[in-house]
Amino acid sequence: MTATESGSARRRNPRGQGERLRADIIEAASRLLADPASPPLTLRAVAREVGVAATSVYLHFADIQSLVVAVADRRFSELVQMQNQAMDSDAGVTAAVTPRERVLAGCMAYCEFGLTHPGHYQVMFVTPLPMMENVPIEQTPGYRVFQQLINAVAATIASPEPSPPPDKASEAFAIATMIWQQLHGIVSLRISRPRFPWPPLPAQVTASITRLLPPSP
Amino acid sequence: MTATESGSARRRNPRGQGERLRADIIEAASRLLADPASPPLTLRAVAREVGVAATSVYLHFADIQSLVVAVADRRFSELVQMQNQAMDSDAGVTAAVTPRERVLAGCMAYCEFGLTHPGHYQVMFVTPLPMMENVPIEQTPGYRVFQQLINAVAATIASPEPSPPPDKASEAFAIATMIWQQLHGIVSLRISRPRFPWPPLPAQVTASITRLLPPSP
DNA sequence: TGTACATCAGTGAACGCGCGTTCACTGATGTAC
DNA sequence: TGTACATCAGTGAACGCGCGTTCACTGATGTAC
Repeated sequence: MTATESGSARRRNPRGQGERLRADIIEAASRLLADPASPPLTLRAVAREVGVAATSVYLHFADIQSLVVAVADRRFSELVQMQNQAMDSDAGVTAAVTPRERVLAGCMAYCEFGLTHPGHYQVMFVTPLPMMENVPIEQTPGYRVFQQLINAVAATIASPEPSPPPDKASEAFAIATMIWQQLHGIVSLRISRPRFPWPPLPAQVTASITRLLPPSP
Repeated sequence: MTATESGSARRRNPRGQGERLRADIIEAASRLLADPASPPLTLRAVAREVGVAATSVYLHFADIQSLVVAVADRRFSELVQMQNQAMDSDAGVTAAVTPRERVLAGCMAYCEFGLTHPGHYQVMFVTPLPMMENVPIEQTPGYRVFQQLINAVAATIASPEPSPPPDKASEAFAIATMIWQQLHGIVSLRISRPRFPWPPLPAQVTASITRLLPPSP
């Protein structure tokens, strides 16, 4: 009943280390949310997974909503980091060199992340998060991912001298939006309709995103 | 408690008309599923909405799963019909004439359907439907929608004499897949992230689908 | 024409379960004097 | 050095609720004779 993945019952944290339960709760919730077909997360299920009394969750989270947001926040940081890593020339050996290659690398990273963590992807991009309703959308963790995409796309737009920057910015936004929609379609349909005969991922990402980017010079 | 949308309590159906409760249950479930943020459908909530005892649902449905499938089936027929109507030249006054225009009209119909019935769209394309697992995917109601798209896309592919039909079929499939992903991204992101500054729908559908179709001759 | 019976279209009480939430409590560890 | 007290990190029983599912029942309507 109180078995965690390590099989042992939980020990009370030493004095001053009470915050460690918080981290354990987030990890447990993260484990339970990993499966996209998992039943709705409940407070008692989380407590069971941690190996702790149900009431103990209240010591760190007012409700499950804020716990889910905490899980999503962690994963958003991870996604931003993975996207950066995939795009940054100085990070890897097989580095992307042209702006178009950088966009494609970022897109592949996005899809791979989503398909590796399907349950968390749903929480990040599908589940309504009412807590975020008061936050300006630009400060939303999901928008940071999108902003990276806009920047990468902007670099692929050839700007002849007469074209003023504002036009370039709005074109980058429009193209990035179409690309995000394509990526979300790729990831979420593969998650929810796994029996469809999907083509191999890299070929599909390359083919579709290439068509959405501005024509190469 | 037993109030339905008409405000009156339900009357028992006359003899031989027992099947009418079945239709009423499907409609009630449909109403409850219309909101994409609605809580998970329960048998008792459906019964309450119909104005009937909880046990009466069992007279027509073994479980909620099959009830949800019944709702989805109805909506799939509707979507297929609307798509046809939008694409068929002989159906409307402002008929699409070229193959590309027919594809675009079908895509717009798909998006409008999804955004008009966001809750049902989720049931059709996002929710896992374990009951469908034994059905070959080509006989799935969702595949009929996709098949229509393949056909419309095939008509846009210029086929010079040397190009054999099999190549054309696989190209149509590949392009239709990319288009479906784009449409699903457009619809599902607008549903789940309504605060994002989405561009107007028609412009977005036209811009993105045009890029994904084969270049016009 | 009357009446016993069968069928149909549901009902209503009851069950055990998991859930969120509350409340007072526990027991180890540090700290003041 | 001892001891009273405060704080920390949780616990455990209890509550009321909505849920799926079961079971025997009801009451109107048709049908056989």
